[in-house]
Amino acid sequence: METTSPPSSERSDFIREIIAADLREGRHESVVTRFPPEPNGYLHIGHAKSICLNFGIAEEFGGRCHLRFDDTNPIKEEQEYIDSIEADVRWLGFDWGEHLYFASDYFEQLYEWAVHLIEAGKAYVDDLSADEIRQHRGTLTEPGRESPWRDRTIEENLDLFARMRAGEFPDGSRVLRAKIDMASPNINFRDPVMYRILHATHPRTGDAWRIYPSYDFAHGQSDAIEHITHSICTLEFQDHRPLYDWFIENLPVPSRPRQYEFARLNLTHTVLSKRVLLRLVNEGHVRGWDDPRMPTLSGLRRRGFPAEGIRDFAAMIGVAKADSVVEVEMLYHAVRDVLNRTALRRFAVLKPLKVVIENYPEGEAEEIEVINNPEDSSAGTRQVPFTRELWIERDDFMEDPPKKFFRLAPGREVRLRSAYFITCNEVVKDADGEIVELRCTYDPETRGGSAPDGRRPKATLHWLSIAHAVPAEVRFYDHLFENAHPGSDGRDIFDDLNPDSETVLHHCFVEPALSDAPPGETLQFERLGYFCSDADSTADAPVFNRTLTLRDTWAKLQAQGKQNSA
RNA sequence: UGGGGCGUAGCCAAGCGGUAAGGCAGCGGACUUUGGAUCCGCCAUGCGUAGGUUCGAAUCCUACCGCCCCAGCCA
Repeated sequence: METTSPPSSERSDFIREIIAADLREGRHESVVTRFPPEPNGYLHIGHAKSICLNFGIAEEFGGRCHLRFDDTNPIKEEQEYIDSIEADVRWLGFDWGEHLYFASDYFEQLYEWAVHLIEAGKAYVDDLSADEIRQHRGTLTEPGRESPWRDRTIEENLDLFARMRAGEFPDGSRVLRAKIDMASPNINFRDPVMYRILHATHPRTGDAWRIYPSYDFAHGQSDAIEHITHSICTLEFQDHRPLYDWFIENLPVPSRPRQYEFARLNLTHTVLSKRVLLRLVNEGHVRGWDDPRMPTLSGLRRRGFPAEGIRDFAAMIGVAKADSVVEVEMLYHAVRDVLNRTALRRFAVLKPLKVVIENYPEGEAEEIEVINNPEDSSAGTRQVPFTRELWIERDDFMEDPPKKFFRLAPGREVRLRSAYFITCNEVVKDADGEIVELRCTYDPETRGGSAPDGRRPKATLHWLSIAHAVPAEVRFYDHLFENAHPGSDGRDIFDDLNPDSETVLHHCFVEPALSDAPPGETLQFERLGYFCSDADSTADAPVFNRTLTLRDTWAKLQAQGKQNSA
């Protein structure tokens, strides 16, 4: 099968250029990157961009990429998140081999390095409260003031820091700070906090520690310990780079990593803020982290998005330093592109309308051979039962059709895909005038879907034998957020939630082969879209999620009101 | 009125002094047993603005404008 994935050899961006130059000019012999999630939530499509970047670079340059959890804040972190993150990175298609690490693995080393800084007179224990520290920090335009505890003796600092570790002091009573420059225009240099006291149980170290290092004091050193060559992070850390370098330069670390920053992903109709995603889950706006409307990897997976589509998307959007908002349509395109090539075609009727073929013998049934994927002949064919009474899609019939409606109408002949041509002779209605049944005739000469005389109907419909159809529930998904830029112009982000992001249809039908469709495989319901079996399916009640619709030019014409124009 | 970044089409993004890639979206058309897919064509005399340097500027210089990030004991 042909693959249309973007050629990675041609892909380049400013980070890959830097790495290529570093290798070419001998600054490094090989490249080592890392993906460093904090286990305080589930991974989302924005993380996928970073994962594809870091693991992709390692693959392309023959290096390696570590998975390292940045687990320095036990208050927010949980084992559940660690497990889900590992599963999601694997699902996306990447492998860290033996290189699974945790910042918490380095707590002892980090502690020693903190002592090293104290001994060098470059760190001190501060007794100021969080509030007082904030007041001393100054503002963006005014320098800060030095803490009265800034000039304690090394001995006193050493003693206090050891007692902080021993758990002698309550949370918030003291911190260890780097002694740098309270007047620096870079606020990160105004004596940043290195350690805080937290009497919290850590998912990995349990109650071994009562003090925990801050991000700034842990990240760069963790990179150095692992011999990371290129530490790639998002733009908001640019201001931290001088501090990252300061710790590296003032500590006896085993290697000299460099930090590079790129713009994080933003998507229209989507929110990628961990804080908001957590609220969506906790406040019940969705059913969980893996709700098919969520931009989490687990949500996208449940929705039926293949990992390959997400990887292709990441390659498509590129990597740069300008803030940007990518239109979700680009993601949809990447996903459809993969699904079109790979998804097996099946028949399903979402809004059924009964068709009786008057000249087809009662009680007879035949097997119709149907192609599984016209894009992939190796996918083969399957048999679908055909009988006198069929379901077709309600939307495929109009009693009084506009000019551009090509489907079934009174007196009109259409093709039933892979089966026969049928002509509608009569419309049967109930007492309310509702169409309940179509009386049609078929042309036995057209078996397989083509006529000996070469006539060709303008439309081809999907269909299901009523006697064989399997009832199913189908869930339709739309943007979780109505507005392209949720929360923009000062609106509350939650006011932008789309009340119709999920709609459920209960009386749908699918072909017999789908009665036990395995979850995890996305199918195409011909002419309708891509769907996948949901985890909520049971033996007698299959449930399908609509992954995406097919491109639908008829729907577009209707929306534009052009269906009647010549 | 500090510091750090960024401005190329509706969106993403190449471009690295030699005359504006590519993709998404959109629009036209061909083909079609999915109104799908595929194929073909169109879509920036212009690169935030104004000056300057140069034979030549999106690329270099100057000034200005706009947007983003930083005042957690979050990451």
